[in-house]
Amino acid sequence: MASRQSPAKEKLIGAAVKVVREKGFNATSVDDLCREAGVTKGAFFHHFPTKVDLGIAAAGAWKQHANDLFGSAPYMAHEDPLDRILGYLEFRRDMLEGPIGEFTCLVGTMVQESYDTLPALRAACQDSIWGHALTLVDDIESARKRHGVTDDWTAESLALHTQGVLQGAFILAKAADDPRAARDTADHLIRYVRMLFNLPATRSEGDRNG
Amino acid sequence: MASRQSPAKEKLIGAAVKVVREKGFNATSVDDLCREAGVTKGAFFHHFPTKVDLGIAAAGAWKQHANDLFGSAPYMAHEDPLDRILGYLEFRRDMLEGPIGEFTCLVGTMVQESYDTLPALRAACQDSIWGHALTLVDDIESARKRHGVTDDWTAESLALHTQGVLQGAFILAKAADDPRAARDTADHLIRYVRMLFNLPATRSEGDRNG
DNA sequence: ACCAACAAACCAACCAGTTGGTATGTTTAT
DNA sequence: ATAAACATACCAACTGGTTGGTTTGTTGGT
Repeated sequence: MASRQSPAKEKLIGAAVKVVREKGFNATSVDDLCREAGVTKGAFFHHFPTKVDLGIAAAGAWKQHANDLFGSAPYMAHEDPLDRILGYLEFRRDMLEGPIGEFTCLVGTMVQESYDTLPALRAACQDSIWGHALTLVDDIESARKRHGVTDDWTAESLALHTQGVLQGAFILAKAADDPRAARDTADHLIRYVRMLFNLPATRSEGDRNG
Repeated sequence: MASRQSPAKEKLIGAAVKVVREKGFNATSVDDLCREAGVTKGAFFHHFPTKVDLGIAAAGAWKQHANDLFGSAPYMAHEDPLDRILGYLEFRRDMLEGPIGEFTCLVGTMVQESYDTLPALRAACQDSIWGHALTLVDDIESARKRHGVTDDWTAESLALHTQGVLQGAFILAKAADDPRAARDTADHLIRYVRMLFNLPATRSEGDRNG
């Protein structure tokens, strides 16, 4: 049933994900996007009524991409939900290397530019961030039960906290033009989650291996 | 020695801080800034060679503003450095309310738009963030010693982590158009710091009052 | 008289979006 | 089977408005 999209539309969404992550939404012109995608302006406005609509479509594709990537990662095979959570966080930390434009978040970038001026794009960015964060909630809930954690924080707030810390890590990486501070921040997040579940702050040999 | 700046220059910096926080750097035009400041374009380019130079000046003013504000806050009077740190973090959490453009960070906004395209502005943003983060390092060091904490994290990395979490909190607030998730994230940060220093996760009555 | 601090009119480049069109299917009536 | 009718995907050229920045001129203090 999933009807195949036309190549120009797909190429434009791919171009938006790439260029907007590097330059930001406002600094990326429609001509930039067409050039990157190898299509004409006519094709652009045939598929998207406005530039904002492409941004919204890119946010949707980004959510899909994230949930595919992290939903099928190896650590998801762990039987203990806490191992899946820690595997996820360690994977995210390990991704923080190489060119900055390749590990940062499209929707985190776009929402800064849109929250006050482009409400539809802001809503699409929220949907993308929240949609990904919510995939963690069930595992956090299960881990709380299994490991007997009764402290007064909610699974949802911790799931959103992980996304917030990662968004902050991206900003530190961009500011320093270097991912080291971002990795340190991710390490603090991992240490925090381990402490919440009464694990030693750092893993010991063979313990909870990813 | 601090020579008084001309009114137009000060007004333009103030206008940049206000409007760029709401709309972002690229979406803010020179005309917007002149209108907000109540000056003409001639005055703008008399004081700043380019729009980017005003952004850089605004980042400098922001750093000054932050260090003045947090350096003179009441919690700084605490004798125990850990009380000063927790006072700072609770103050920052409590600031997360009201209109979003009034508690978010100018340089965190600007760096997203500049890191790949405007290196001088990116560097000014890093200087602002790092300059503020480093004001926390001495207290964290002292608190480690006084409370006998020997875990393998550095004061600098924790100071940057606090700034990263706050930057992430701003993004969550902008995405949701609501500061609640940001406050929850700040609460997780406070809980983390308390755990690092072996305090109960939440304060008990009269204990370490801010 | 001089110079910093402004003001106002102006400019070329660029912007998002429009126009009027072609090429290539896909449906439907006969 | 076939042709008219319609829909989709795309394109090159263009438009009106906006952009960052310039030019030329005025003002007021020293």
